[in-house]
Amino acid sequence: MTRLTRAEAKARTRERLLDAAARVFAQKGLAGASVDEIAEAAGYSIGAVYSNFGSKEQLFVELLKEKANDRVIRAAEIMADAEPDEARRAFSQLVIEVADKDADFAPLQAEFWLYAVRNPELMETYAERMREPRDLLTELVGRSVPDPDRAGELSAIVIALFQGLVRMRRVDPDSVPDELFGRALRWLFTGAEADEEQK
Amino acid sequence: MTRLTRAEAKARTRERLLDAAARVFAQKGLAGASVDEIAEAAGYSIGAVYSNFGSKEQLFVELLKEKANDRVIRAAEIMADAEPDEARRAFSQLVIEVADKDADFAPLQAEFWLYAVRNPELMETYAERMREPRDLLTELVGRSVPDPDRAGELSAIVIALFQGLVRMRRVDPDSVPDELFGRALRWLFTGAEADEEQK
DNA sequence: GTCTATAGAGAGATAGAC
DNA sequence: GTCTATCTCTCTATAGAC
Repeated sequence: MTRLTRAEAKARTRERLLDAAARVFAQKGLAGASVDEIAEAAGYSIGAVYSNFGSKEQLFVELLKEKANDRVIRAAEIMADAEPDEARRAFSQLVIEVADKDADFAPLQAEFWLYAVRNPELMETYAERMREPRDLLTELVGRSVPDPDRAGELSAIVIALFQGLVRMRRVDPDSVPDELFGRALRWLFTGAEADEEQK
Repeated sequence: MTRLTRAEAKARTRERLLDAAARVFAQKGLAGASVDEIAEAAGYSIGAVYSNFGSKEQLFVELLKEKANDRVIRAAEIMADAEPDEARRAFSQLVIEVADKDADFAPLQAEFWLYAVRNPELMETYAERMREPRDLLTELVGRSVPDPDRAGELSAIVIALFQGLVRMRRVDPDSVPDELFGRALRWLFTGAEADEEQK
């Protein structure tokens, strides 16, 4: 058991606050969550928040900058190691898991998006964070789709569809059966391939 | 110029409040918007809100119930009169218009969805409202896709993709070129058709 | 670096006038 | 049916103790 330096202790507090903030913001929203709630959820009191972040809004922005694409990036990395066929199944599974198991992910993404839309000065930052997982996906798609423009377009479609289906399943599970995303991907790539040959 | 009855005057006030609420909630969110702001935007004062709606939250719920799918329903109706080929172009155009011109639509949809996720007692109501435009679309898709299950699945995919692309274009326009949605639909339906023949 | 206590502002909701 | 005035509570942010 090693002693923590002052800097390490502060970093640990910071991480705990960010994790707690992610949960509370997901459940109550940026405006609906109180600083007190977040601090308490992290096991600290208000003061800890203000000594680590300037304000509630700055805490939210830090969360957006550091964690907005964590899960998506990690998912993309896992996909990158899978076989093409297997990847489709894995993607379908991902919609189910994210929609059914991770209660906080989609609402938090929605909060981030709303904040970006309402605060133009952060929009580019947000867009950049979202481009990272997309670029990873584009690379993955590029293995079976030679044309780089097509690969980019397809990955944009895949991500938009993923987000849309996750939200839809969250409020109306029956409308998004387990294999729907996988099926959509098969149709999409079959169609795109046919299109390519036709040229 | 005809005189308004008492009931008509009240109905008019109610409508104006709902319209103003749509704008203000879209721009500031449910928690971020104040009742005062909404009343002022409608040209009334706080009292008018409380005499027509029980609370800020009830006003929001009324808005969700009455207006959540207005635009989508109307869009679906327009599509229903178009030729299949023309419909794809019209859909693509719709993404652009909704994302670029109607500043309030997507944020308000996000607010509605977040509210439904956070308030389970309203989730089914919300899901029903969203099923209406989807059913219209299913009928439209049914013209070219005989299997009703397939038609239902395809319309779920189309709507999820539509919402996803609108949000993506809103924060990162370059990633969603004008014709992307139309192209995605062509690939999707081509692929689904090929799938059907294969059986 | 974190906690406790508090100042100060803002906003939801109500009561009574018109 | 709508407006004005107000009551009340909650929450952000800060100051000072430890």
